[in-house]
Amino acid sequence: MAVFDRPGDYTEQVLDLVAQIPAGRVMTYGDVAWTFGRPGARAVGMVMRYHGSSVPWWRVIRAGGHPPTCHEATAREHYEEEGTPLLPAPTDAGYRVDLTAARWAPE
DNA sequence: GCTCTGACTATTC
DNA sequence: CGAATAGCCAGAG
Repeated sequence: MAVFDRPGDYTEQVLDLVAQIPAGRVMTYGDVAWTFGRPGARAVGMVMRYHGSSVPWWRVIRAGGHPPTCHEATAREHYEEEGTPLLPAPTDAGYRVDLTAARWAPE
């Protein structure tokens, strides 16, 4: 129902779900993909890359709480701005998302 | 319709 | 804990 481009139904579903993620919450690519009954985590990432400009892509992270590759710095600004629970980690970004508290799922 | 690529995940070393 | 490998799905050329 989104007015986005429609290269496929899968993309539409991903964009729609990501757009529903409330501020301060995050979901893993696997969770988002699995919501559609498809473990296409990579496909979800592709959707972000293609239409990420139209959705809060920073609310979609990798498993383990790691932010998107090559975008951890940008995502971090959004997390602090929205109050997303973060955890210090010895990663390149120097931080990690607290999935234990920030993990969100659709009703 | 086939092949390459990619903002992923899980397993193994 | 970190790096490397294999498996996965969907989109673009």
